[in-house]
Amino acid sequence: MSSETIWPDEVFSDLDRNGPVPLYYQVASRLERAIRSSVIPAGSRLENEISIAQRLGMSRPTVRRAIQELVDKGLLVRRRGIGTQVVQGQVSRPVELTSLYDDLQSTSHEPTTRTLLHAIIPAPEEIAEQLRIAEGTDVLHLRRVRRSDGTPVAILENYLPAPFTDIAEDDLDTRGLYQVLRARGVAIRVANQAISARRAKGDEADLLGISRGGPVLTTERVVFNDAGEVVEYGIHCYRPDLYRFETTLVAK
Amino acid sequence: MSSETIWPDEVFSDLDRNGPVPLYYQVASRLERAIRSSVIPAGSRLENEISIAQRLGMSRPTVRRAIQELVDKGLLVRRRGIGTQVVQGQVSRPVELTSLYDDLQSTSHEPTTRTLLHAIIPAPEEIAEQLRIAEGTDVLHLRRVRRSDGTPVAILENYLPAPFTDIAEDDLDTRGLYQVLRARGVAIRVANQAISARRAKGDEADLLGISRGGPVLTTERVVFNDAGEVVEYGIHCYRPDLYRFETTLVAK
DNA sequence: AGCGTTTGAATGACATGACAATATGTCGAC
DNA sequence: GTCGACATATTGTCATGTCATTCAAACGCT
Repeated sequence: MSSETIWPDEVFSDLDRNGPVPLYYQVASRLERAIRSSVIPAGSRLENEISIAQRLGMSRPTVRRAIQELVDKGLLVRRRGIGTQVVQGQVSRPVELTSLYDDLQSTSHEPTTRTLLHAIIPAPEEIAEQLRIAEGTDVLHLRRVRRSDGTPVAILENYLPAPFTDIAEDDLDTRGLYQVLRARGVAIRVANQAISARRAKGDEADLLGISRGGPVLTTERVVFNDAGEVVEYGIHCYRPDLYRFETTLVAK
Repeated sequence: MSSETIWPDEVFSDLDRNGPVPLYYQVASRLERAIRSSVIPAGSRLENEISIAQRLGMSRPTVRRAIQELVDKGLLVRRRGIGTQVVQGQVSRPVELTSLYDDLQSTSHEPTTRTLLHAIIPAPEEIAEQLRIAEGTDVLHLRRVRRSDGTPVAILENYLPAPFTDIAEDDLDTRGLYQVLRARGVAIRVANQAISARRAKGDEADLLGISRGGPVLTTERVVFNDAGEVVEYGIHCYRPDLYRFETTLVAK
C-alpha cells in the first residue's frame, strides 16, 4: 500500500528564494499550514525526502531541516526505513516564552490590566537570590491584575532589576510586560519556570473572584536575556477554572 | 576581550568514532556534562565552530548539530557575528514524556504504587472521545496511588484501549505504566497535556493526606504512539506542596 | 501454507565547500 | 572627540555527495 500524499502544488507555489526568509522555514511554514488545515490529512504519509527535494528544486538537507522543525513540534513522526507521517490528533501550542498578555491577545480575547502596586523597593533576600543581585539593591516591584474580557484571570507579581526599574506604569496598561521589554531592546531567550498550585491567600480570592481558600494555579519564572543576565522574576497565580497550560510533549 | 574558553582536552578525550552512538550526540553529551559540572563556567564563550571542528577532527555541521542540541535545551545561546555562550543560571530538566514513576526513580526516591481500581469497563462518552474510539468499547480503567518514600504524592487515573486492556495488576506494582508499555513494544512519541488545578474531591484528600477541599495540581494527558494511535488517556492529581512541574523555556 | 532470506526503500549520519548576514572593533575624516 | 565607513570574525543558510541503518515487503525454500 503506497498511501503517499501527493499534495497540491499550491502548497509550495509561492516560495521566495531571494527574500530574507530562509527556505527551510518557508517550507516548514507551508507544510504546517497544510497539515493544520487538513490539506494534508492526519495519518497520511509524506513523500520521501529525496523526491520532495527534487520536486521543489532544493537539496535534501533543506527539506530535512524543514521536516525536522515539524517533528520537533510534534506534527510529524519519522521512522527510519518507513517514511514520514502526519500524527493523528490536533497539536496544541506548547507553553511558550510569551507573556499572558500575548497569549490572550492571540486567542482573540481582549486583555486589560490594572496595576495594584508599582514601587521601587530594596530587594528582600529571596528576590535578590532569584535575580542574582545583592540583597537590598533597588528593584521594581509590580503587582497587577490581568482581565480577559473583563473577567479577572490572573494576579501577576513581578520583580525587575536595573536597568528596568524605570518602566512606567502607563506603559503596562496597554501592553504586556514582555512587549515593553522587547521594545527596549531586550532579547529574551530562556526562562526557568515552575508550575504548581496552592490555596488563594490574602486578597487573592477577592481579586480573582473566587471563594476564599480556593485553589489557584501558580507559576514562578526567572527570565534571562541574550547575555544570560536575569531580566525578571515573576510569581503569578491564575484562576484554574479559566486557565490551564496546554502543551505538546515530544519524545526524543 | 577574547574570553574564550579553552576547555580541558579530557572533555572530549574518549570519543568513539566506530561505535553506534552518533558523533554529534557524543559531543553534545560531553559538552553538557562539562557545562553542568562547571568545567566550562556559566557565561563563558565557546570557541568558534570551525576551530572546534578542526580540533576535534570532524566537520562543522557535526559540531553545529551538537551545539544546536544544547541550544534547544537552553544551555547555550548563539548570536550571529558574536559567538556561542553558556547561559547563566542552572537549567532544569524540561517536562518530559516520562511517567511519574520514572521521574521519582531518577531523582533517587523510592516510588511505590498501590492499585485502587483495575477494571475493564465500557468507555463512557468523554473517555471514548479522548481515546478516539467508539462509546461503549471496552477499556482498562486504572486508579492508583503513587507514593514517594512512603508519602502519597499523586493519584493516577488512566484509561487504556485495546490492545492494552490485558495489562496485569502485578506489572504495575513494580514498574511504571510507561515502562510496561515500552516493554510491550509501544513507541511513545507525542502527547497532548494540560496542566491546571482544582479542589480535591471525593476521597482524594484522604488518599493524599491533605485537608478536604484543599488544592490539587492536575494534569490531563493523551498519549500517542508512533503510528498516531491513542495509547492512553490519563487524569492525574498531585499534592501541590510536594510536586511541581519545572521546565526550561527556550525562545525560538 | 509457513518461515527464513534477500532486496529495496527510506531515513540517519557525516564530510566538504561556498556564500550570506550580522555584530564588533578599528581607523580615519571632520 | 565623535561619528561614520570599512574590515574582520562568527554564525546562518544551502548545495552535493557518500555511506550506514533499519524496516517492510517480496521472494524462495521447505
